[in-house]
Amino acid sequence: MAAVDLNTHPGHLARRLQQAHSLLWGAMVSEEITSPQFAVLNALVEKPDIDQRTLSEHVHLDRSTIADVVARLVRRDLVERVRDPHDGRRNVLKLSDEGARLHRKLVTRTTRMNRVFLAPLDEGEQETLLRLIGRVADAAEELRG
Amino acid sequence: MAAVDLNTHPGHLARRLQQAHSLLWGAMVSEEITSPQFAVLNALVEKPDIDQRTLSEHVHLDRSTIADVVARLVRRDLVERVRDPHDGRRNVLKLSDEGARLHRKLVTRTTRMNRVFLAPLDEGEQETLLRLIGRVADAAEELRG
DNA sequence: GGAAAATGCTCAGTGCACTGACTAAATCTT
DNA sequence: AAGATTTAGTCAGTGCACTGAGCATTTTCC
Repeated sequence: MAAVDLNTHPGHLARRLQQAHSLLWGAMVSEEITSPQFAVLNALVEKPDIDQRTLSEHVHLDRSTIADVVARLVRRDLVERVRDPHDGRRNVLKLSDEGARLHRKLVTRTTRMNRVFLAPLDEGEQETLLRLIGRVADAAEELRG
Repeated sequence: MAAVDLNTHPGHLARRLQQAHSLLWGAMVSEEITSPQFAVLNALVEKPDIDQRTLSEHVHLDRSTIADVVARLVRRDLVERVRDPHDGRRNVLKLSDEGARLHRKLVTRTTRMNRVFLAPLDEGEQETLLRLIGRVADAAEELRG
C-alpha cells in the first residue's frame, strides 16, 4: 500500500507552520511570553474588563485552555482576575500596568517577527496566505461552532 | 496603545488552522489515532525499519516528541520497537500487520477529510495555500535546522 | 588500544489544547 | 417562590511539542 505525501495534507503543514513559528517567536519576541499569551494580552487591550468566556471567543481558545493561560499571566502579575460582584459566575479580567507595558513592547517585536517569518513570500503572496488560512479556519470553526 | 489585528498574524492563524483541523480529524478520521500518529505510520510505510532519529526528520518532529508518539503506537500494537543489534543506540521501528491495516483504512479517510477541510477554497486556491505554507515552513525550519 | 567527541535515546519540566464531569450562580418557567 | 435550565468556571485526564540534562553506545583521533 502506497504511502501518502504529507505535503498535500493541510493538517500536517499547519502543524509544521505553527511549530516553526513558535520557535522563531522564542528567538525574536520573547522566551517568557508565548504567542497565545500575547493574544490574550492583546485582546484585553482591545476589550478591557471582559470575562473568560468572551475572551475565549475572541482568541479562539476554549474555556479550559483560557483558564490555564490566564492563570499563568496572573502568576506573572500581568493580568488581574476578580470575581464579578454583579454576577458571581464571571471572572473579570484586566491588564495590570506591567501587562500593558509588556504588550506595547511586544507589539513592535511581533511586527518585526512577522516580517521575517513571511519574508520568503512576496507581498501579494503574504496577503493571499493570510486570507486563505483565515477562510479555511473560519469555515472549519463554523462546522462545530 | 492600540491593539493589533491578530488576523494579520500568521502564528495565530496557524494555531487556529491546526486546531480546527484536529477537531475535524476527530470527527471524520479517527478518535483513537491522531494526525501526528498517522504521520508516523505513514512514514513507516514509506521507509520501513528506520530509527527514531530518521523518523523525526521525516515527519518534522523532534526526538523527544517522537519518542512519546511512538510509545503510544507501540502500546496499541501498531508499531514494533526493537534495539538494533548492529548499533546499540538505535531503536529500529516497524509496522505491525495491524498498523499496516489501519494505515490503509485511514488513507482513504484522510483523503476525504482533506477534501472537506479545503472545500471553502477552489482548486487553484487549495494548491496555492499548500504551496505557500510549505514555503514558509521550509524557510523557517531552515533558520534553525 | 584508550581518551574524546559524536550519536541515539530517555527523562523531567513546562506550556498549549481538547473532552467530559463537576460546582456554583443566574435565569427562566410554571 | 420552587424547581429546571442555562451559563461561567474549575478540575482530571490525555496528547502534542519543546528544552535541557543525563546515559549508553558508537566512532574518531591520537
